[in-house]
Amino acid sequence: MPSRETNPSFMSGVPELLLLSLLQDNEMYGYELVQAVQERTGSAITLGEGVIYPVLHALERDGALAARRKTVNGRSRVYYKATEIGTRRFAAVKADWGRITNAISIVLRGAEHGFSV
Amino acid sequence: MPSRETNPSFMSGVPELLLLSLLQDNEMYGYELVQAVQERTGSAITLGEGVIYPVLHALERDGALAARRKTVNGRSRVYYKATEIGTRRFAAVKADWGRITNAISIVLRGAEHGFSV
DNA sequence: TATACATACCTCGAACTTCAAGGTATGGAG
DNA sequence: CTCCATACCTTGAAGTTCGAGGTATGTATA
Repeated sequence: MPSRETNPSFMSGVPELLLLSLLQDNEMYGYELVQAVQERTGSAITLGEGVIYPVLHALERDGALAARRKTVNGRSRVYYKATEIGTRRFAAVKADWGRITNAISIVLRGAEHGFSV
Repeated sequence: MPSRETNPSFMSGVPELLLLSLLQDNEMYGYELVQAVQERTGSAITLGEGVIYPVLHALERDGALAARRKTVNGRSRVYYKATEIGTRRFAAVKADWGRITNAISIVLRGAEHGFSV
C-alpha cells in the first residue's frame, strides 16, 4: 500500500498491473505467470519468481485475488484469479498507467500540445 | 548506473527520460524543469526538486549534460543542456521505454497477438 | 523596516520496489 | 540414480523516489 500523494504509482507497480491483467480472464498459477509474461512480451519483460510470488500474496491478502490449491500430475499448484475487487483494482491501476504513459509521450513528443487539464 | 541484466530499466528512470527529453532542444535550469514537467503533463507527473537535482548532477557527472552558471536578475541559475553523449543516451533510454510500454500494452490488450521472435 | 513569498539551489533519511540468489520438493527422462 | 523441469517460497542487497528540511536572494507589502 503506497501512501503516495503525488504521482499515482509512477512507473512502479508494473508487475501488479501485468498480473492483474493476466488473471482477469484466466485462472493461472505462479510458475505459469512467470513464463506467460516473458512469452507475451517477447522477452521484453522478465518477471522473476522473487517478484511474482510476493505480489501474488499481497494481492490475495487484499482480496483482489482468489487462490485455490489444485494438484495436477502429482504437482501442487496454486491457481489465482481476479475477484471483483481485483477487477476494480485493475481498472484503477490501468487508468493510472495510461495517464502516466500519456503524459510522458507528450513530453517526449516535444511540446506545444494541448493539456486541457 | 544500474548493473541490470534483465529488464532495461523497467519503469524506473522516468525522471531521467523526462529531463533528457526536455534538455534535448532547450537549455533549462532546475527550478524551471520542475515546473515544466508539471505543466506539460497537466500535473499528471510531479517531479520534486529532491528528485531532479540529483538526477541532473548524475547526468552531468556522466557527461550527458553540460552546465553553465548564469545570473539573471541577481538570481544565480545553473543552466543545463544535453551534450552529444546526452543525445545518444536519450535515444537509448527512449528506445527502452518504448519497448517496455509496447510490451505492456500487448499484455493489457488481452492476448492473441503475434510475438514473432 | 520588517515580514512574507516566490525564486533558486541543495542534501538527507525514510520508504518502497525490485533483483538475484538461494532453499525445498516432486515427477519424468536418461 | 542422477539430472532437469516443474512448482512453491523467502531473504538480503541494491536501486530509486519521496518528502522534509536547509540556505539564500529579490520583490512586494505593510
